[in-house]
Formats: sequence, C-alpha cells, structure tokens
Amino acid sequence: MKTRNQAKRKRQPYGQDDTNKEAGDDPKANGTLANITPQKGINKFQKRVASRGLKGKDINFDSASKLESLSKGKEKQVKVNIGSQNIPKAELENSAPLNTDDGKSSMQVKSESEDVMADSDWEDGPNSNLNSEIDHQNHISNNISIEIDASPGDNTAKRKPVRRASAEEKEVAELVHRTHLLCLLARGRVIDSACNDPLIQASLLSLLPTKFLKLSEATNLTVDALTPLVNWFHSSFRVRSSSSDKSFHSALATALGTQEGTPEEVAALSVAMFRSLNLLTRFVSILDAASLKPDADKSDDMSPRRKTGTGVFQSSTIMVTRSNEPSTSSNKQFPPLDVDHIASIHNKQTPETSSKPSCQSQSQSQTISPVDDQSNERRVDLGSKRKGDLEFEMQMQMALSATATKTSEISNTDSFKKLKKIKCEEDPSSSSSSSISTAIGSRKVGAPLYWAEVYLNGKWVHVDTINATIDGENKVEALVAACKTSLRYVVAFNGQGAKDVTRRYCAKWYKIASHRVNSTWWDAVLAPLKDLESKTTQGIGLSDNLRNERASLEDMELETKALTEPLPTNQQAYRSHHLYAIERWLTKYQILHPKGPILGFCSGHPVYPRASVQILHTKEKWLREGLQLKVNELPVKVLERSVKVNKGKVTDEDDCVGPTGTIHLYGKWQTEPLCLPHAQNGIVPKNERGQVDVWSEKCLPPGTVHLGFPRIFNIAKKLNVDYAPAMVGFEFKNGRSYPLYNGIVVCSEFKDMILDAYGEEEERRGEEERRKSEAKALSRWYQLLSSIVTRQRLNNRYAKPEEVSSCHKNDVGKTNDSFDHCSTSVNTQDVQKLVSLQENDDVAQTFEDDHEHVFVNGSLDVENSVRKKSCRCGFSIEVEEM
DNA sequence: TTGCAGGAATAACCTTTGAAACCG
DNA sequence: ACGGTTTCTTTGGTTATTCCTGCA
Repeated sequence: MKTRNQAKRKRQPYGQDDTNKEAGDDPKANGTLANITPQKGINKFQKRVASRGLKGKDINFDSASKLESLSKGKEKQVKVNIGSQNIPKAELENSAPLNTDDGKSSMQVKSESEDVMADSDWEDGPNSNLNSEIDHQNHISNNISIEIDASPGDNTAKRKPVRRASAEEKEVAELVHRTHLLCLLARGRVIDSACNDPLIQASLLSLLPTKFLKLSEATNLTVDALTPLVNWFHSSFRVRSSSSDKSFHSALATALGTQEGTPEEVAALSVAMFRSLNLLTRFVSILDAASLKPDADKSDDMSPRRKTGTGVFQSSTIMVTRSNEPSTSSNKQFPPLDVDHIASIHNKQTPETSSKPSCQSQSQSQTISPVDDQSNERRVDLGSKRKGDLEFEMQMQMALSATATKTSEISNTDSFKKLKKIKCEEDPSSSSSSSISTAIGSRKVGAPLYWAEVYLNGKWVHVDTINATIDGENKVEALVAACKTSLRYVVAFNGQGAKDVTRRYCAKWYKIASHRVNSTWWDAVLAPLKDLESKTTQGIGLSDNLRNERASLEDMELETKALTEPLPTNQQAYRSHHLYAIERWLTKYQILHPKGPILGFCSGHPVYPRASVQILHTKEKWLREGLQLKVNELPVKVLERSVKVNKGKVTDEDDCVGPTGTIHLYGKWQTEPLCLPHAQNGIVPKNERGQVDVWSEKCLPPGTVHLGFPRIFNIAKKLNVDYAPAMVGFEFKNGRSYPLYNGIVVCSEFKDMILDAYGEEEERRGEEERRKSEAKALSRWYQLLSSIVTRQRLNNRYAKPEEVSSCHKNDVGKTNDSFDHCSTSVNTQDVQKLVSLQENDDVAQTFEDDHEHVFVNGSLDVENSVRKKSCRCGFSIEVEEM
C-alpha cells in the first residue's frame, strides 16, 4: 500500500539533489541505449504540441506571452481568460465580496488592469448593479474574456504577469530534454562512424601535403607539431552555413569533394583526417538539447517549425535547430570580459556593416532574409529577431566572410584588413571568435559546437580546426557563453561509444549543473557507450591494461577538475553549489557538522565544504528511517513550533515555550540503528497506541513479521495469537491526516500457522462468495420467472382469447431470450424446475391471492451479519442478525 | 550595461493518529 | 446518561525557485 506521501513523491523535484534521489523512477535498469526509449517523451511532446494548437485562448502560454509582449510596450489588444473565473471588469469592481477559489488572481488582474482600462470601452459598459445574481452567475460560468487595449504609456503594463510552469510542464520539458539528448547522442555516433570511413580517410590523405604524412609515424607528437596541420586544414576547408537533407555520410563525402561543409561536417572531416594519420581522435560535440526548464523553451515552442511538426525530431540536422533561449538584448551578445576582441570587432564593425555590407555577407544572410533563393539552403524562420540580433548576425557574417574566404576573391575592404590584423595579433585560440562559423538557423551563431580531441602524450588535446585552435579547452566555455549557447553536455565520440567530457571544458560546474538532467539517468545512458569508448583502439594497438589506464587517467583528470573548482564570488552560487556552502544559505533542517574546515571567504562569509552540511530530523523522523537516537544526545538545533500547531489550543498555556512548543532536531551522527524491544513469549511489542508503525521493514520489532493482508486479523483473533495492527502511513484528507493500516504484525513463529489458516479461510470465503452470488442469481431468476408466470396466468384468466395467444408467445419469447443471455451463470435445470413448479395450479393459486409472504431462513452473510429471507413467491428481504 | 543582492511572488512540498452534535 | 452515528471540513507553514528592482 502506498501512503500519500509516497505517492506524492512522484512529483518532479526542483533541486539537483532531489533529482538524484528520484533515480528510482528512471529507466536505468538495463542501462542500454535501446532500453531507454524516448517514446514516452515523444508522445507527451506531441500531445502538448497538439493541445497548444487548440488552446490558443487559454491563459496558458499564449496569453502569458501576449501579455509579455504587451509589457514590452507594443500596442496590442490582449485577451485574457482567467480560467473559469472570467468576469468583466465592471463586475469585478462591483462584486468585492465575491469569494472564488481563484479570487486572488481575479483581483490581481483587476488591480493590474485598472489603469489599463481607464481609457477603454469598459466605462461605457452596462452597470453591473443592475445585474441580477443569476446574470452574475452566468457571467462567471460563461467563458467571458477581458479585452485590454494597452498603449505603450501604460505603466501598469510594466509588470508582466508571472505564470510559472506547472509540474506537468516541467515533466514534459524534461522528457523532451532527455529525448533530445538521446537523439543527439545517436547523431554523434552516426558522425563518429562516418569519420571511420576508409574511403573518406584515404581521400583526405590524398589531399594532404606530403610533409604532414610523416606525422603518422611520429611517436611523441606535441601540440606544436600539429599546428601546421591544423592551419592547413583550416585554410583548405571552408565552413558553409547550409545543410542538406542527404544522409550524413554522403553529405560528408560531398563536403570532402567541395572542401566546404557545415561546421559539423568540417569537424568530422578533421576527425577523419587525424584518424587517417593514425592519431587517436575523438569527435567532440556540444549536445545543445532543448531546455530542461519549460520557460526557456517558450519562444521555441511557439515557432512555426515545431508547430508544424518539423522540429527537433524530424529535422535531419538536429544539431542546428534554433536556439532555445530567447534573445533578450543585443548587448548580451558579447560578454564584457573574456572575449574582448569580439566586442572590439563589434564596435569597429558596426558603422561599416550598416553602411555597406559586402555581397558575401548578403549572400550568407539567409538567417535574416526570409526570401533568399540564392542557394538551396533551408529557409529559416525569422522569429522575433530584433535590431540587435540582426546587427550581430551581420557582423558575424562579416567575420565569417573574412576568414572563410580569406584567400578568395571577395572584397578586400578595410574592415577585413582590420579583422585579419586583429586575428593575427591575438593568440590562436582567441582568434577563433573572429573566424567563427555559422550554424544554420541558429541564433547561437558562431558557437563552437564541434571539434576534435586528439590523444597526445597521455592527454586528450582539444583541436578545433574550424577555428584553428589547439589546446584551447579553457576558452571554449567563454566562447560558447559569448554565443548564447549553453555548455551543458560536451560528449566525445569514438569507436561507436561516447563519453561525457563536459568537466574538461567547464570551469563553473555549479552554473550548468542545474541545467543538466538527472545525473543518474544520464550516467545510466552513457554507461554502455562509455565502455565502448574506452575499449576502442582506433589506430593504435593498445593492450587492455593500457586502455584502462588511459581511461582511468582521464577519469582522474576530470574528477580532479570537478573537485578543484574555484570558489564562486557571488553568494547566491553557494545556495546549491555541489562543493561549497556558506552558513547563511543553509535551510532550517541543515547544519554544518563538523563546522570546518574553512575553505575561503565570500563577502565575509566563511565557505565550508558541502560535505560538512548535514540534514537534521526530529527523533520521530529518524525512527522512520530505522534509526534511533543514541543515549544522552542533545538536540543540535531547537526550532520554535509553528503557530499552526498551537492554533485552536489554549494559547495561554502555549505562550510559554516549553518542551511542547519546540521542535528538537538531531543529526544522523547522533543516531544508531534502531534497537526495538524483542518479541517475547509470542507477545508483539506495541507502541502507546497498541499498534506497530511499519514505515519500513526496519521498523519491525525483532522476532516479528508484517502480514499485510486484508481480514487477516480475524485469523489471528480466532487462533488466539497476539497481534498488533500495522500502521503503514497516513492519508491526508480534508485538512487532516488519517492513519492507514495494512494487515497485522505477529511474532515470526506464528507466521506460517496464520498464513495457512488465512489461505484456508480465504478459500472458504471465496467459495462462500461464489455460493452467495449464485444464490442471488437464482433468487433473481426466481423473481423474474414468478412475475412472468403471474402475468401469464392473469392473461389467461382475464384477457380475451385472441390476446392470450399473442401474450403467451411474447412472454415465452422473452423468457427464452433471457435464458440465452444468462444460462451460463445459472443452472438452467433449476430454473426449469422453478417454472414447472410455478405452473402447478396450487402454487399459482397461492400467488394469485393477495397472499401474505412467508419467509424461510435463507443464507447468512457472516461478515455483515445479514440474513437473507425469501418468500416462495420470490420476494426476499435482508434482515440484520442480532 | 552588467552582475549581484535582496525582496517578493509563486509552486510544490510536507504535515501526519477527531471531535462535536445528534439521536435512539 | 450513555453509546453509537453522523456531520463537520476541504490547511497552511516551509522551502525551492524564479522574477524583479535597485545599486554599484
């Protein structure tokens, strides 16, 4: 049996910690990719999309987003439906005492709308004082909408209504997120396997200048040795922002032929090239999955692409679907610090780009122009791009043109010279930002989404040929952030396997942790892939030992990185930081134990390791976990009992804070495994209520067992065995909690005896039930047939001769029909006997008269102490047995 | 302009073992 | 007076999270 609490825990938790606890629900049992089906997510997602299409008028996303745009000062007419409580403003004003369940939101809307509507037509509306109560009710029950004419000057519209995601929306978002992740993983594996194609590798080798061929024989390659190769590749392969609908493998071949492709293809080609040179190489991709949080997807969900069903799941280029995050401000396109040079380009380029954009940039501006037919590139929804976005994209394209065509014939304006100059001055890694490629349809333009990792001298080295960057793992995060992409999952693919290497590229794990899916699930998904990845011997014949060493070395490296994260400088980060904590952000039920060591300070607050944070519980709650307090332990924290507990009781007594007015909390270190009194002489130790609280098996007194069967207490009682009702939880109803019982607790030695007797008793009960139901059926047949016989007899006696024959026929027909339907449950012979009995004149005579029923004792229902008595005429009554 | 702190708002979670009135 | 039955009632405090505002 499930208590309410247990049932409620199905709800999706917010926190990361809680998320991990939820692992039990996850499809991790078999750990293979095939077993972790995205079907549930797809179904829910489709359902949601479908429902969105129909529910345009609801207060949900649609209205909320309309109001949101209203708040941004655009003049719009907005319809607001407040669920079923849609009351015109005039009524709202005149019905102050109106007490509705949703009264709060009604009033809220009212106050927020008052000024908005001051100039509206509402003033001319009918006087609601004239409305009768009935009219009023009608208004409420009919779905009336409020129309608001908002003008930019309205200051009440400044504050947009806050609509928060429900638990269901969160669940859907998470399922979509998981499904998307699985799709992206699958995509990564496709690319990885394409990189192993011998034909492609051979073609790449044939393209390679001979001086690089010797790299394949070198043993101790350094980063520097790779630089010329990377530069050569960077200059030989151009990044194009379009994609085709071809399979990835053939698209890759095409890209190889034209030496031009999407970032994904170019990165894949670079991986293939390294592999062709016998370098152990991974294809690395940022899995930019749909957001885990519902709100972040709001703008996306409204986009036509998803609405028409050609979204993430059907796109052939999953990696480059549109951004999930709404663009908020053009200024945010560039971070202030780490990528200063981008900002400098931004500043320098703006006047020139706006005045004379190059033809190249125009031809590449398919993300801006909705009517670009110059190429067969996919058309992309304009969405809600603003001036800042457009500017940014133009500048990006300028930058792109500058690098992608630096050896070609395209205009060689001053701006390009400047770009190149900047590029040369900067170190190779930061130059990447000026030569950022463009992902089609993405507002996360230029984010490095794909690169390679080459295994050099015992270390996986970041190699981004698209941006001509080597060993720039520390810069990826800043670049990604600069391009409004989130670096939540960085996955390295190799040998049909995959490994999460996010840690290598992420300095501030606490910032992304909450945007990542439940780690238990993710680890379970990756476990088989990680195995495949570590087993791969791509190009190098490694022994098992060496491979394991390599894998564990990397694991250690990532682990070290995870454990040595720098202290955040803002306090808020410590609220849910996985490594550090400060005292002020601890909850009521948390404490630092031991209080130390101090790892540093943040705004004057000492920083402690998160591992020192301990959960506190009351004595009772520890008991439920099978733990009891050690002797002489004092509470580490004492809380004032909440007002509610004292409410309704005599306040005078409770004003003085005594032991009853406080809550004593203890830490786990103050507890020990539960040591309950042992059952003795067949007597079950009971609590003060004469029962046993069975929160779990741990809470059972030693020597006893829990028999969770209905009615089993009867058996124990009958056998004269000592027992206690098993209280298994609470049901919360009507503002109160009721204990839930499930079976009994008895001493172990009686277990078999009771179970045997219970089995027999249940068998007997089942038999009795069946017998009763048969008897009931028989009795009903009896009644039916009696009435038919009576009717027939009346007809025979009083009806005219011609009617008799027809009536007789009808009745017989009816009876036969009934037999056809019910003969299975009732012995037909019995019924026939009854019929013949009733046809006997003597009996018929009895019924014919206004006879007095004569009841004979029928069956007794033992459970309800009800005896059923029947008259021979078929009439029966139920009598309670005293 | 940006990031942070702090406050406010909100959704979800957690709570956790009758009593008074009535009637026969 | 007593014992059994019916009716009443349908939380609200705490926490996590997010949004907003003001400030540096």
